[in-house]
Amino acid sequence: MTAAPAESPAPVPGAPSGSARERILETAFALFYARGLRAVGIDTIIAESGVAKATFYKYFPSKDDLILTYLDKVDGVWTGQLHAAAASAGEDPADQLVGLFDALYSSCQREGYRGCAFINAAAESAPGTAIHTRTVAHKQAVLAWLETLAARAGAAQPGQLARSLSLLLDGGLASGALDADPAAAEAARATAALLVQQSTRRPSAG
Amino acid sequence: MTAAPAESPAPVPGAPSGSARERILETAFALFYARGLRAVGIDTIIAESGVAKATFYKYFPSKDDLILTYLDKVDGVWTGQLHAAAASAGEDPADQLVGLFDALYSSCQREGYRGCAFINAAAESAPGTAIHTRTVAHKQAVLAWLETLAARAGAAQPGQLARSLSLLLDGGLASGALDADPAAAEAARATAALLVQQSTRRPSAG
DNA sequence: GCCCCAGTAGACAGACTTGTCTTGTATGAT
DNA sequence: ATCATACAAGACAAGTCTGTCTACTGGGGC
Repeated sequence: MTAAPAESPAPVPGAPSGSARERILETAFALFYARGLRAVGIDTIIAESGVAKATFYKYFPSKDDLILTYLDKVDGVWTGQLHAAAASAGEDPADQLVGLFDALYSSCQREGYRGCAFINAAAESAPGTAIHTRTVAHKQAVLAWLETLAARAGAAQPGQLARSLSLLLDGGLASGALDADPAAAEAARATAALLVQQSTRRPSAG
Repeated sequence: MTAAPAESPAPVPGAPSGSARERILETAFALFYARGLRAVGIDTIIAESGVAKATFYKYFPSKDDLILTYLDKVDGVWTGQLHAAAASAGEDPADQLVGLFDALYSSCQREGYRGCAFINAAAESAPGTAIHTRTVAHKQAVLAWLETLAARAGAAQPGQLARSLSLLLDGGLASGALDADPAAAEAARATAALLVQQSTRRPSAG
């Protein structure tokens, strides 16, 4: 799952932006997310990033290599947003489990939002492929993170709670791409709050 | 969202199955779902269904027409499974709201499960396209159905409950394609039960 | 006998795909 | 001055894609 690219796509060919490799990756980041993996050809990426074909193939031996690097980048960005949203909810892990849904909300609000890059990538790749495997790894990483948070929040069944929150997150990510209604993200957060409260009745609370 | 095709894909070319149109649609149903919309070419569908190219284009003027018909068929199948699962949970709308998640469970269990055909189709189509619009319509239809069920179950906020259940359903559909773990579908059902119970405290219950 | 219809088989056009390879240019180190 | 590096520009191969078109075949109605 991810958000739309936060940086400018830098479509200006002559602009002295970063290295050729960086420009390629930025262009791929914007294009792959916006249009899909198969819909974007190498030639388009090359033209859009103002790079020679030989240069492209120097840094990325194949399109799949570029896609894998793209997924790594998306992972970094999205995980960062998730952690930041959780952190800004305070010290309490229970609050963090709810607060992380703010990342979902702001992602869905973003112009050009087109759902979770990983779910989308999985839809375009066959099971067993490196790309598909990469998406599975990402999902499991998020689930594991959710579970440690749930455990620290003192949930009775951290695995169970993490699973439910992950479902809510994925559902919000997926459906946010279809109806732009922010009500979905809000509902996800509200439901998460209910689940967390239900699972982690702390002694101080009634 | 949908399930894997329940019927045999009928890959035998010489077999005297139904009309040419039917054969094409059945082949497309299996292939599009298993491999994705863009990954399957017209030639593959033609070869697999043992049909001449002219015959194909007689029934489906373009590939997009076939895809749209495919989505209609998926809609019928999945909606049928959803309604059947709900109905077999009994008369009580509250029970039905939980029981419908059995359709999710059995879909995820099915060999060759590859997630929700509509989410996948949305990942492969640009917003505004007929295909993308079709997926949005499907999602809204499911949400509307959930809402009438929630209202009949006496939920305090039927829209809210329907939204949450839809999130859970989409999340289960999407993540079920990544990790084959049936725990996700079970967690979705359990969470749904909790939400329904929470939202529809009937006077007879404590 | 004759014609229409549904179908098969497959050549073909034109565009698009990934990936390789050649040629030329600019810059910075030695 | 020379040489390595990094890069642009683009021709090219070999394959894919969708969609059109021609040529042929078998069966039912008249």
